[in-house]
Amino acid sequence: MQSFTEENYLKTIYYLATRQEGEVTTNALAEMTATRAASVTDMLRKLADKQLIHYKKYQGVRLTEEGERLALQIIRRHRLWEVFLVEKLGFGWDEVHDIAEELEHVRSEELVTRLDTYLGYPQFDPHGDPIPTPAGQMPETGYRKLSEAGPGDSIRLMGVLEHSTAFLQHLDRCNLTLGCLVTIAEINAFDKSVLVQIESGRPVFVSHEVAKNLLVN
Amino acid sequence: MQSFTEENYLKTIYYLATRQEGEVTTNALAEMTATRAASVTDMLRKLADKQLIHYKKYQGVRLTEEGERLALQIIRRHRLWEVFLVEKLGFGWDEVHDIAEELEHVRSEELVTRLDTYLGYPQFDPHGDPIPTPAGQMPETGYRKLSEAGPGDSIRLMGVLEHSTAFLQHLDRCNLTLGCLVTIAEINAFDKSVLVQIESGRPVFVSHEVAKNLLVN
DNA sequence: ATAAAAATTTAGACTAGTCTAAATTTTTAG
DNA sequence: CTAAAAATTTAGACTAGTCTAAATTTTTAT
Ligand SMILES: [Mn+2]
Ligand SMILES: [Mn+2]
Ligand SMILES: [Mn+2]
Ligand SMILES: [Mn+2]
Repeated sequence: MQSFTEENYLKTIYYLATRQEGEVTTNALAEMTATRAASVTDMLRKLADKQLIHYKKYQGVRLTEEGERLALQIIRRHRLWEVFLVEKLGFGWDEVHDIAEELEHVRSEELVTRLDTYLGYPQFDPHGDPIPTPAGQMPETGYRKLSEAGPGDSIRLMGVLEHSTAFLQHLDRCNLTLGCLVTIAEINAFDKSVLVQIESGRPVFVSHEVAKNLLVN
Repeated sequence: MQSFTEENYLKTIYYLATRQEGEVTTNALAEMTATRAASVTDMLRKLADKQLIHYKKYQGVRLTEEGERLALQIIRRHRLWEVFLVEKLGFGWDEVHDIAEELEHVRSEELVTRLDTYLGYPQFDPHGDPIPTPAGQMPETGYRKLSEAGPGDSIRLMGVLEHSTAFLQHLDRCNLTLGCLVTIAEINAFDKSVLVQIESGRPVFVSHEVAKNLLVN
């Protein structure tokens, strides 16, 4: 059985591992978990003792199969709760992350199973992130970033890479909703900002910074 | 902001205070929280420092107004989650306590408000316990124990005093459901066991031990 | 009223998780 | 290829919550 803290480390290691090649570093973990490198080292020794990570001093860290299984289980819970909060309780997609951050640690297999059923076996959370299967598989999406699309491309907005309230509210103000169909009207040669035509609405400017955090198709 | 542990102590103090006159004792708290008296003493000093309890060494303990407000808030969350688990997710009333024990600590005013709305502002939890108001009032019920009723009394089963899985499953097997109307057919003079006639069913024997834990009317 | 029993608190220790400061190892740059 | 810089680990300390054993206070029963 893992503590909240251990669960959060596992989740963070998983997250960082998907964002870069090779092992996850102590400093990266310290930054993400808002702790100091020394504290991370202590925790890494503990997780290694429990066989949840592969860890050699100074060499970075990688989840074991069991560690990954646990990480995906926590991510599954997090995303299912986010669906519940948005679909059933009517929260905005910009309000649910912190609450799900707590709910994900409630330990009951049966609860997750029933919640999944109750929600109708959703495939994606409110931010377009895929929900790991009960068996512990992370579904592949094949999405690319809006910033990688070209002029004339007709694409569908499928997810976000950034989950901050500020970013999500910005999208709301631009009428950029998940699922909406857009066409790339123009890409500014100087700042790479994108002019997109939303299916049933007026054109919207999207900065390169924003476009890098939007997943399409 | 309180820790899980502090919240659990407050809840336990509230619970014990309603069950007996006068101050709550260190030993009673140790037994309920499954810790040792020495640990309780440490926590009492901390809660007193935070002005959540009135505490004089060796003299037992009583919640302050703020302490009671917090205790009722936690009880409110616990009971609302129990309603959710039974009404929405289809859990049995004997399965929800431990899960609610975790969910009650999720900290979000907004979450509780929306959950309450979603559930249709329930007045009672699955065990017949009244749900404290958002303002922090514990509704009075005026129920009495089945063991205090007399022969011929026609009463309605309204709640339970014991929440263990074993007890609740026993009631299920006897077809004693919350809300059902029963008539007291006979009280055994020797062991005080009660023979009750359920509205639309056959008569059931209820031991005195069980009758003491059933709330009626 | 006093001595024994019971309840409670204090003293000292332990674990989980964190920190700062210092030491060590790895990486990078010249 | 080495020396400085960066990353990481170790050492030692702190807090929250817990424990056992010993000391103290309160209660109970002669
Ligand atoms: Mn999230
Ligand atoms: Mn999400
Ligand atoms: Mn309960
Ligand atoms: Mn209940």
